[in-house]
Amino acid sequence: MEQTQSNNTYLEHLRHSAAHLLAAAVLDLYPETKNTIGPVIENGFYYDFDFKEPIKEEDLKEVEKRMSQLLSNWIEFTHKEISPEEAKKIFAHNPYKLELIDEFVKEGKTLSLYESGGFIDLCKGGHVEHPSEELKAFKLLSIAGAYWRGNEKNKMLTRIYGTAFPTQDELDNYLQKLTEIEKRDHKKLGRELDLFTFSETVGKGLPLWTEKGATIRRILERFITDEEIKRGYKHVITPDIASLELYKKSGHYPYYKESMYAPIQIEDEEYMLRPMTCPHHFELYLSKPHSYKELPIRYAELAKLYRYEKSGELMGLLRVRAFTLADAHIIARPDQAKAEIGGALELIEYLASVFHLKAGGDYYYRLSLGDRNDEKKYYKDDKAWNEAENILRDVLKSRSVPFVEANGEAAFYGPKIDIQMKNIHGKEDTAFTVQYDFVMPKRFHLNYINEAGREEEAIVVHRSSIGAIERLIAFLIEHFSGAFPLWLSPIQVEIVPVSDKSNKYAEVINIKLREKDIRADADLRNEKMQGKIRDAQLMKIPYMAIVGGREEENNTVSIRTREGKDLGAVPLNKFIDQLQTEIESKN
RNA sequence: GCCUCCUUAGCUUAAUGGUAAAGCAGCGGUUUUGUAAACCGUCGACAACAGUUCGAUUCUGUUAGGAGGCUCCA
Repeated sequence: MEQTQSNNTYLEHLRHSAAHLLAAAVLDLYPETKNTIGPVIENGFYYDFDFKEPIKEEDLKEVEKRMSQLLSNWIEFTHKEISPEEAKKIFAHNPYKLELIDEFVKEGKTLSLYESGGFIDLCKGGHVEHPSEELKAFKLLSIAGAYWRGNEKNKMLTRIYGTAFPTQDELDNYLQKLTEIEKRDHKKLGRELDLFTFSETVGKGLPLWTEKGATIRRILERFITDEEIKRGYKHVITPDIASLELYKKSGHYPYYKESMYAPIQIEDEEYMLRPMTCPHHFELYLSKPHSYKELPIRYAELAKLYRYEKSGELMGLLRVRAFTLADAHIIARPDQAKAEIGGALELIEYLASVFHLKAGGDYYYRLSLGDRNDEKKYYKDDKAWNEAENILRDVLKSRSVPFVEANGEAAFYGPKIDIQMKNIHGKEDTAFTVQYDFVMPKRFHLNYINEAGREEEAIVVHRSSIGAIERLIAFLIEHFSGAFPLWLSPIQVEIVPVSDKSNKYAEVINIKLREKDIRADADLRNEKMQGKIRDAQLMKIPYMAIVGGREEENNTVSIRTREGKDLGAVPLNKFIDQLQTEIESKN
């Protein structure tokens, strides 16, 4: 453990040193550039610059070369602490550093300079001792834009990403890993496995599902609907569109106007494609009075939602403009809140296990809190926020699951527990979420009649079970590299006749499998058996049933797996039993 | 939306300031028995629009779409 720790620290020092070297090379090649900050990140480092003339990706080679040239003079790092006045003198030409200096002074930090090879930077430290000997393997990877201090209103700087490793072998391994990861990209596999596509004419961020992709969706949707009904949810259906009045009533409209599709004017009314389901379910609740005995009421729906995401934010199936959320709103008495939140988490954990997703590895819990100072983004009610946040924290603690807390990530109406997943590129998204809402019950008057016959205000738990189906499928494609478990595979068995003399028997088998609800397909194309096997294998179909004269005689099928294993001839009935058992197990 | 880059046929790729080559897929045939690619023929593309030029797929600009990043993510 300790070994790993110090290795990680060493790696960070190595990469941070490389960031210094990068800045030195850039300033050497482009003297009018202003360097800003250059931290270490998960797999490398970056440095942000304000270039006079924009730099191009092809210029990175030149920068790398200069880094190598400068490196020989980087014998060691020296440092000294300086006064704010000195610091301001040294960085007088660099407004970004001046801003940092002021901020550090305000925070009561001491200022220090680090120097190597004649390059001086304002820095708190964390370098290797002898860069010229230790910085053996580094590479600049890409150029990206990034706002100064991460604020949209600030100037867009140029960020150079790079990485460094102790040895060339480790660097090569890492680069090799990156190309492996490319192959699992859900956008690439989605096309290769014929699952979904996009059309410029239909519009960006609007996926079109093929038969195969739609099959996966249907299986997931049936599964989640059945599971939720089993757990006491009421599955309902409400419209994809609603009067603008509804979102004004809910309070969503002013907060999220920009990410909604513009209202549709018709006659004298305005309608909106819905970006969320909540108010629809609330109106359903309000259709009649409710007794305390009825609660909790758990409304669930596979809801199609429409959000106007900014064009640069769209990403394959992970961020789309039309998607389906496995949504639910639990309307409960306040004393039921903890149990309901716990139940929602239990469902989510069960589902994650079904999808072979592991806590800590594939996903982690985030307690997303409201920022009390941001009254524009969060409904003002400090007491309610404190209460709600404590309830969520208690539930997480009582389930003894590790979680991180994140300020300023809550919904406007309350804090939430997010289950965060990373895609293969390391980019994180919320997969599932459970939210505590103390605002909507007030706005909608979501009340119930208590034992004394008086009205009381309910609380609402918003939750998604499998999240957005599009996003889940993107994760699953990448997680399984497109080789879905049998129960999710769009085609479960490809029947391959040995020659066209066996086409008839192949069709008979096909019909028999389909009668047993097995998604089979008979490949009757005018191709050789070997070619058909190859194609089925490339489509990652779990089983191939090879049929010829021998099988026909004995009423068997010869099974080959997508891993290339030959399981030999088995009686058809036995094969069907095996398939059904495996489908049932969801493994 | 912003920054950088990309866009040649359904897919993967090639070449070129004088309108483009191939494999796979498709289509038409021929062929056909044992576990990852049968054979022959054929259709098909320079993302769109401007500009520079005798001439633009190639250079420049605009637009659209895409990738990565930033911001955002109810």
